[in-house]
Parts: sequence; C-alpha cells; structure tokens
Amino acid sequence: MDELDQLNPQQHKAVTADDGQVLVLAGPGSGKTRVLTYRAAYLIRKKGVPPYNILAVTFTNKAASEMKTRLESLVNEPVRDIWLGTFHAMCARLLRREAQYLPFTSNFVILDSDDQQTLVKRALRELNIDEKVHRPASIHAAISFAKNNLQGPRDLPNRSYRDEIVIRVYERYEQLLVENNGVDFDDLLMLAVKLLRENSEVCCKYARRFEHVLVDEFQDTNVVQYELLRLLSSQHHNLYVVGDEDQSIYRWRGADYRNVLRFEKDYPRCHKILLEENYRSTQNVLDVARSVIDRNANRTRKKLFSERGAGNPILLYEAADDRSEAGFVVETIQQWLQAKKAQGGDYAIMYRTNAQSRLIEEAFLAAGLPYRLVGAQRFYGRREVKDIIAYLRLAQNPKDELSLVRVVSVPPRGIGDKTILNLQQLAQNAGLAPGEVLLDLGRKGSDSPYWEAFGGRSSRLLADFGSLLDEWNRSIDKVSLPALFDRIVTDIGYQRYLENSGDEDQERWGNVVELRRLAFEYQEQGLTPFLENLALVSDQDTLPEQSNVPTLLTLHAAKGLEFSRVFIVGLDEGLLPHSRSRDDPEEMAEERRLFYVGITRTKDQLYLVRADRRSSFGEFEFSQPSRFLDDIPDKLLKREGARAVRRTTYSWNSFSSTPVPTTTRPPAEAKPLPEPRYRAGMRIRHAGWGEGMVIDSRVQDDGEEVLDVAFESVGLKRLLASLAKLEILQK
DNA sequence: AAGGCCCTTCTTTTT
DNA sequence: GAAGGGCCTT
Repeated sequence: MDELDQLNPQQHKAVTADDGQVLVLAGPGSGKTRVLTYRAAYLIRKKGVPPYNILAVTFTNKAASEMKTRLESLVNEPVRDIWLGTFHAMCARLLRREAQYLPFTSNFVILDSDDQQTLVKRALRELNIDEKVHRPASIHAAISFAKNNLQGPRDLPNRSYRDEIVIRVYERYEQLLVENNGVDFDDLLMLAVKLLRENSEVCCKYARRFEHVLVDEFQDTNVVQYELLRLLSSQHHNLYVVGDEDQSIYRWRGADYRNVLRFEKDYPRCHKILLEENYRSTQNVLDVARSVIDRNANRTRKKLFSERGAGNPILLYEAADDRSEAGFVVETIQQWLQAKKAQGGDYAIMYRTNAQSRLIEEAFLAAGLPYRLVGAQRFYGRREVKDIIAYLRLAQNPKDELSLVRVVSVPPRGIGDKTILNLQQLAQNAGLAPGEVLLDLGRKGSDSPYWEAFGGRSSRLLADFGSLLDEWNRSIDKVSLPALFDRIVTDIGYQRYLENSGDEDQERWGNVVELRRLAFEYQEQGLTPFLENLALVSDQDTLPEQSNVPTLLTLHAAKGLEFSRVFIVGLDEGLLPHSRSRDDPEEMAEERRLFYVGITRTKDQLYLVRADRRSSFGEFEFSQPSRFLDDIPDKLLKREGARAVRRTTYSWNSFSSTPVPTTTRPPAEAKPLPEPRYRAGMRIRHAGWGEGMVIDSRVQDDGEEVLDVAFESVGLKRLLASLAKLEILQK
C-alpha cells in the first residue's frame, strides 16, 4: 500500500482514520470515491480485515464494479466475498436469502415503474375510484413517500377523503404485490429494514458480519437507507460515509441531505473530515460553481480551490430557438474535432429533462457525428425488450400476473380480454394466481378442473399456452439462460411476429438480439440474477463503454462523472430551474444543486446554452434566461449568440399586435468590432462540406466572426470563421 | 379477437 | 409530439 503516498494530506487523513464513525465531506472532484476505495484497501491490507467483513454501498452498479476493479488492483489480488453494490441490490440479495421470513418466495420479481403504475391503476379500478380525479401517478407517489418513511397503510393519517383513498389503494396495492410474488423498489429497502428491526437474529447475523460499513454519496440517502445503515453497523459501529450536501439531487425520491447533519447529531463522537482541494476543474469553473451554490443555506461551506489555474472563460451562448441551440452545440463540437483540438470523448451535453435530448440527437444525426446517449429507458423501455423480459419473468415466476397479462396476446394467440377476465376471476376464486391455473390447464388438459370453465376453444388455447409456460418453467434449471431465451423466442415465433408487424421490425429484432447478448453475459449466474440486474440497472450503468464520442445525458445522470468539455443546455426559466420547483424553496434549492453538479463535472471548458424560444408541446413558447445565470458574475462569462450581437427579436402574442422587443440585456462591453472577412453572397469552399454560399456573417463581441453558410451538400450550417478552414471562391 | 384510428393528455429528475 | 385510452370496424 505504498499508494497511500499518492494521497494529499487531507485524503490521507481520511483514508487512515480510526475505527468508529467517520464523516467525509468532500467537494466535487476532490477524490471522494478514491478515498472510499483506498479506505477499503487500507482496511484489508493494513488492518487485516477480511473482505468478507466489509460492506460498501455505492450509488450505481457501475460505480460498484469500478470500485471493485480499483480495489483489486490496490490490494493486488481478487477481492471475494465483499458486499459491494447499491442499496437496492444489497437489499434484494438480503431479502432473497431471508425469504423464509417474508410473504414472498426467493424468486420474487422486482417491479419496474410501469408495473407499479399498472398495479395502482388496478387497485383504483377495483375500488371504483375515478382515475381522472385521483391520478395513479400521484397516488403512487404518496405510497412511495410513505414507504420511504417506513409507513404502512395503517400508519398514515386519515383526515381527508384523499387520505382515505391513499390508504385503501395502498392496502390493495400491497395485496397485489404479494399475489404477484413481486416487490417494488421501495419495498426492497423497507422490507429489509423491517426484517432487521423485527428479527434480532437476522439483524445480528449481518451486523456481526459487517465489521466495516462504507457508504458513497451519503447525501442522497433517505430515511430508510439511513436506518438500514444504523442497523447493519449496530454491532461494530464502524460506519464510514462520504458525501457532499451540495450534490444532493434526489430529494423527490426521499433523499434528505440533512442526513449529514443527523449523522453528526446521532454520532456525536464521529470524526469529520473535509476534502476541499479540487483536482478536476479550472479555477474559473469552480468560481462559477461557487457563485451559484453559495446562495443556498443550510450547508457546510467549503472553500473549493484548484491548482490548475484560471483556465478558459465560461461561454454563454444565447440562441434564437432550441433548434439553433442544438445546432450551436453540434457545430461547435464539429469545428473543434475538425481542427483536431479536441476529441469526441471530451464532450458531454447535459440537460434537465430527457425530452431535450431529441433535438440534440437530431442535430448530431444531421451532422453525421456519432454520439452516445445515457439512459436505460431508451433500451429497456422498448416494447420488444419489455415483451421478452416479461416472458422470462413469467417463466421464472408464473405468479407474475403483470407479465402474464402483458404477453398473453403478444403475439396474438386467440386469447382476448374476455377470456383473460374469466381466467383472473376463476383464479381469484380458487385462491391461485392466473399463471398457476394456466399451468394446471397445460399439464392436465381436459382433465384439469378448470377446463370446463371456459368454452372449448378458449380452453384449448389456454392449455396450449399453459403447457408452453410449463415447459419453460421446468427447463430453467436444466438449460442455460441463452438456451432458455432462444427457446422462448422460437416457441412464440417472435421474429416472424415482428416481421409481420411492419415498420421498424429490423431495429426491433436488433434490440432482441442485443438483449440476448446481455443474457449471454449472465449464463454463469442464471435467470434470477439476470432479471434482478435488468430491474436495477441505473441509467449510468447502461453507459456504453468508452468509444470516444460525445455523451448526451441528464444532469441527474451526470453525477459522479467528469468530462473535459461540458455543455449545459436549456438554461431557461421553467426548464432549469424546472417550472415544477417554482413554488417550493426547498425544490428551488435542489435545482440549484443540480446546476452545480452539472457545472462541476467540467474539467476544462464549460458552455452554458439557452434559447429565446423553444417548442414545448409542439408549440413555440418564449422563454426567459434562467435566474441562475444572474448569480454568475459577468466577469466570469463570455457572451455569444443572438443577444450578444444585439440582434433584436420581436415576440408576439395573442393579446396584442404590438411587437415587444425581448432583448433586455446590455452588451457586456462596448468596443469597436473588427470588420468581417466574409460577406453575404460570397461563394466559399469548406474542407468537409464542399462549396456553399455565405448567407450571413457577423462579428461578435469577442471578435469571433460567425457565418451562416448554405452548403450544397449538407444545407445550412453555422460556423466560426477562425476555426473553419474556408477558401473564398468568389466575392 | 384484433387491429386501426382518433382522441386526449401530459412532460422532471430514476433506483 | 408521443403515448396511452376509448371506440370503431373487420
């Protein structure tokens, strides 16, 4: 462990801290995760703690596997038996092991958010509650909130009709979960805590085992997770947490950065260590970050500093609309790539909402530039992927009614709504899951007691499907996961089904093949770990391996990552901060932290981008600059774009025909501008795009000349004269 | 039973 | 501007 020498004094102090409770408060880029990894290595190598006795909790699976790799290289040998993973994965593991104490069997399924929503809707319908008045999403949010506070239906206040509804839906929802042999995300945590609380034997078993508990991203733990940590460290009391209040961005999921304060209160003898030196960003980036975050209250002020020097100024580009916002991003990247001053992997484009990625993707596609998009939803949310996963889930857990209903007519097999309804009612009366009735029909055919309940045709069809299901279910332990996968896909004729379903069938089949590839990676571990992983993948986990292309991601997904050159787009009121946060100071503070997280991902160059108009709803709407921009001192910003050149745009609205100038900002500073080299009407040649005609040329405040050129090959492009190598063909 | 069409209704962030 | 729900036809 000579590697300890590579740490700065603060980091060294943190890594070698004594046993007991340790709170490491660390600014962005200060080597937080590094400290955590070194701490684990230090415990193993210097303190002789067996990995078996260590529990390390990270925020994503990706972070976990990276930590494991780094840990192994630090201690120079494979690290087995350590528990290293996310809260959810860790709880799933614990619950499967201890399933005997639960109303579930150990092959329980983890429901995704769609499933959860479906169950809530079913509960609402059964209880005859109007979905228009009581939105499933909002009821589900209330249930989730309760679970995150360790409250069951009967622990909730019942003071209004609305309370009453939440309680009744919650109760039915819980029953439905048990009937499906399924748990939701919140249950994973809540059931684990309940088990540890109520069963001291089980609690002791784990608390004895985990001599050391290490936690990353502690600021984003919620009440349940906090309690879980308390219980798991209740024997040895060695709890080591690392976090940064300023980067807490999951309040809406129950996370509470005040857990940091609570930690100090609950463990008054805890050792508190600050890491303030930033190894990532230039001082300019840090100064901008600080000007934004210092407006928040309730935090340990950290004086972030960097030895990297001031660096480049931060660029603020104000585009006319969201299309040209996307155009600016892609063209800027393209120019730097062509000038060989940067490479694709240096870049990240961050945004508040997933919907914003669309225009940017389109701009990348139009420019013929590759990119990668972070987001599990993109792949796992696809219909074909969900279909196959549902079949696998059903094979593993025939009680999974949600999956059964999903796949029963995909591809169509003559079983319709009416028959399914009959099946469900019959099953309910028999005290079974529909899947179990189906299995019985499949095995016994016309000898099954349920055969008579359906018309002859329906009985036959159900029995056929039931016997397929039976075969899949039996083969789980006999054949490999890829073999089971292939068998299901063949048995249901999925490829032919896709081909007959028309458009996009190639792409769809491609996704099925990709899912099969993933299944192949799990052939050693088998179906249950595979399904569990599918349920618990985080967006970051789906980040394709380094391919040196720009990355598109939400600000949330950017947490814990770093990039040389970062664009944060959509810096408009209503988007960042998001309109849903407008009325709540706590939420507004969180939007600010979110912006802060984005800024501090930057190593070298930060671009802040916004647009005067953007289409939300399919309609254009005018937008105002984000209030957060006002908090950045002018001297740290270099302005570009429509506003910077004082091009007045006019807005119109339905109330008045009078044009309203929307340009309000004074120019950064008034000084004579150099003459443009290019004029409208010139014919030019570009190295990549060939010949084109200059449509517009203007010089910005900073002296950069910006051209709009119509190319014969690729159409209209905006470029910087200083970067693009242009040849003037005709004046 | 199944597929197609038009209607609304939203749109934060995600384990 | 997409996705789901309801209603229609075959």
